Amino acid sequence: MTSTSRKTEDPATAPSIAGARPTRQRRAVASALQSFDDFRSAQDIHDLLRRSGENVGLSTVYRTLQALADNGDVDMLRTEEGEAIYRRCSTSHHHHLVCRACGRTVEVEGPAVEKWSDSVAAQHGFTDVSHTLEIFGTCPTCA
Amino acid sequence: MTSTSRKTEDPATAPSIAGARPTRQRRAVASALQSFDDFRSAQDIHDLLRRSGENVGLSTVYRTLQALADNGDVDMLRTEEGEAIYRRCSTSHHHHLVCRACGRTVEVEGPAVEKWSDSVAAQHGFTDVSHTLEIFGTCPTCA
DNA sequence: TTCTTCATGAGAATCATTCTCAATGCGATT
DNA sequence: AATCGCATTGAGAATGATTCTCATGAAGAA
Ligand SMILES: [Zn+2]
Ligand SMILES: [Zn+2]
Ligand SMILES: [Zn+2]
Ligand SMILES: [Zn+2]
Repeated sequence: MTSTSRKTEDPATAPSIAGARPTRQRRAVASALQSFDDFRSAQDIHDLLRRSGENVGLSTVYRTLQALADNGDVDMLRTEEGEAIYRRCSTSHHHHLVCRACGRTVEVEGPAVEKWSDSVAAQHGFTDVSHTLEIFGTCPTCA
Repeated sequence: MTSTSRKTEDPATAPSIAGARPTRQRRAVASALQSFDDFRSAQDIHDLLRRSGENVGLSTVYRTLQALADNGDVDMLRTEEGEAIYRRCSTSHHHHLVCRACGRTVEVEGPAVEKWSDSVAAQHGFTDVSHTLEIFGTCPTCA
């Protein structure tokens, strides 16, 4: 390899925001996201960082999380109460099976659902279609 | 008909809250819900009532809407921003196809989706399963 | 009507999220 | 290294939806 600078994309590691500076704060948030498997709120993640010694402003946590979500690098959904919660995720389109008790989350795919959704929308003449779908239940451990 | 008092359930009209007093305010909210076809926020509905002459406190609008939603008499979902919005709906389980531009909403059913959801959850050992599913798009009129 | 209980609403309180904007950090360029 | 230009940060104020408080009013039973 020559001395030419390259984008060094870590294969399976924390995501970075396209066209943004990889600051200490953004790295810290991205890293924190790797440390849990359930959905957490911006404030939860802020606390997590605080406790782990990383000092990141709450505003920055909000901003970073939103940027990552817009970028498709984390999944964001809303609690019953309307609070935004985040979780790292695979990049392909998928949905979630979430435990109501402990928050444990499984990513699931359903090609049939995708097709159904598009077809139903088409039947009614809707275009530019998207959808949201989450499944909630009690996981084996919590049952 | 005798003079015996009965529960007069209007067949296809505004819903009432089970075990609650049918007050002027609750009737007004239930009635307002009959006057639109898209999803509206509590505050929108409060304004609607205000403008139509009915004077109902904002707290009461919130309380009534939540009670109706808990009762399954109206559907509640959340905007991208997390705001709760409400709409009268049929009593059977269904989902929504919503126009992003004008809010026009179509109720849709998908037995296959219901089965898929339950089966996926079961495969992962989840019990007591429920789900949320909404489809968004641009309606023919807005296209 | 009288009593008991539930419902109402004006305004304060909550609480997540956004905004403000001066201070700072990053990267590129001399 | 010194410097300029601009993105980023964060403390605290502001916002805005929703909830709470609690004194007052209405509904229903007897
Ligand atoms: Zn669980
Ligand atoms: Zn999907
Ligand atoms: Zn439309
Ligand atoms: Zn369903």
